[in-house]
Amino acid sequence: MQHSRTAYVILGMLSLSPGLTASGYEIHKAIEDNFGSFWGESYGQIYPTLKRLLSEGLIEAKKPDSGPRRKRQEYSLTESGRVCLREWLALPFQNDPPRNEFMLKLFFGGEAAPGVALAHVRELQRRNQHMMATLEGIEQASRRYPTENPNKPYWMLTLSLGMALTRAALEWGESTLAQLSAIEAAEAQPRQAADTPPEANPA
Amino acid sequence: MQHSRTAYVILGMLSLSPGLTASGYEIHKAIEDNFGSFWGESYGQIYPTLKRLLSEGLIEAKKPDSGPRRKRQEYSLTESGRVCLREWLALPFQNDPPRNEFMLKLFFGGEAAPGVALAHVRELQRRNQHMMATLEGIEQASRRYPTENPNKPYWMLTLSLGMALTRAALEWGESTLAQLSAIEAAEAQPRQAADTPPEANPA
DNA sequence: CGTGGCATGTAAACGGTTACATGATTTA
DNA sequence: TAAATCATGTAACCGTTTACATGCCACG
Repeated sequence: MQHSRTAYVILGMLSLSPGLTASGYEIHKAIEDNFGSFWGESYGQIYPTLKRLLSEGLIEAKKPDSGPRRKRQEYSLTESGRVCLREWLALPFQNDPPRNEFMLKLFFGGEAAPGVALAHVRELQRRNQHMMATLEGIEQASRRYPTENPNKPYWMLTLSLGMALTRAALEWGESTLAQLSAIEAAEAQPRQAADTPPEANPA
Repeated sequence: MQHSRTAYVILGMLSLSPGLTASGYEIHKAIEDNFGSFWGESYGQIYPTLKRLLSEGLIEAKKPDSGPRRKRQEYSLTESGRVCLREWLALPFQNDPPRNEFMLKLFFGGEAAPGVALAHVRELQRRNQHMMATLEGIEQASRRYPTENPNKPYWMLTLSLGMALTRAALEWGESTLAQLSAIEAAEAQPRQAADTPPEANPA
């Protein structure tokens, strides 16, 4: 691949509205705020990539229009940058290599100390509730400020996929918490009758 | 972190049944077959990691028990390997950095040529249908060969999370295909009445 | 005036994939 | 015996994170 995917996220960010300019810092923040559920970039990627895109003419640097004081360098998309973005968009998407550490630790839960898997599921619920709240915040913000942007339907579809996946995970977590409590209670007292209250667990 | 996560997947694989031994090749295959929906490892990671784990005494090499002919080197878990695995399992799980290229391309769908986003969603459906079939295969295999393994409840929970997420994505895809067809049809003929049949689309 | 956040950047390290090389074993 | 697949390994490369360095600006 000619460009890393970091390059395309940047081009994409700058394509979102007609004359948009943004600095590296702003791009980083925008990615975190808007793509947080499905993408991430570090400064260590963004700044070098901006330079490269600039040298290739896919973005251009905004000249300081007034006053001698310029702190942040802003960039905007060029026509060839837009073409490059479009070409990439039409290519088949890569499946990200699967690496879900939660699922891995859950799978090996039987090897862990009692209560470990249960604690992981509770933590997953906590993180997913947080994620859901973030996504709902984005949804409500987009309702309050109805944009004319023709891309908006795509933003909403992406958001709804994020919500659907998070919701499914939360539902799974709910039913799993019940099951796991039973499993781990049974593990803790394998030879006794199951009449001992769970809070009397010696572990 | 002392060890890469590759090390822990290997330790975990070797912990799955009491006297289990496996070669690098078998470990790779087992990860692909069983963890394919949430984890992946390449040979380039597995073989060097096996050597390292061996040198640290976390696994041990099986000695050729009969005949001069030995093709594949098999390893098994040592007691200190098991301890190391347990320690890692009890640590909080990392959130994998989010990198979902499908969602990225969908988000920027308004910038792409007509039909591109729709094609991506169709492709996503295809991949998820395939994923679902694989997961159902695992489920049925586990029904046909009911194991006594006490870890099985955790395997089933992991499987059910995979299925829940895949199912949610498939449902989203179904409703999205309908919506997207409408959106992209409207984009293609913005100034005309919507009475032109979609197959007459000049694009 | 000092502190904390804004903003930009870089070097090193890391985890991981890819491509390649090699030989052994099985199957046709 | 030829082809396919099993099996092991390594070197180079790549994208990314981390840690660090720096200076500016606003606010108390």
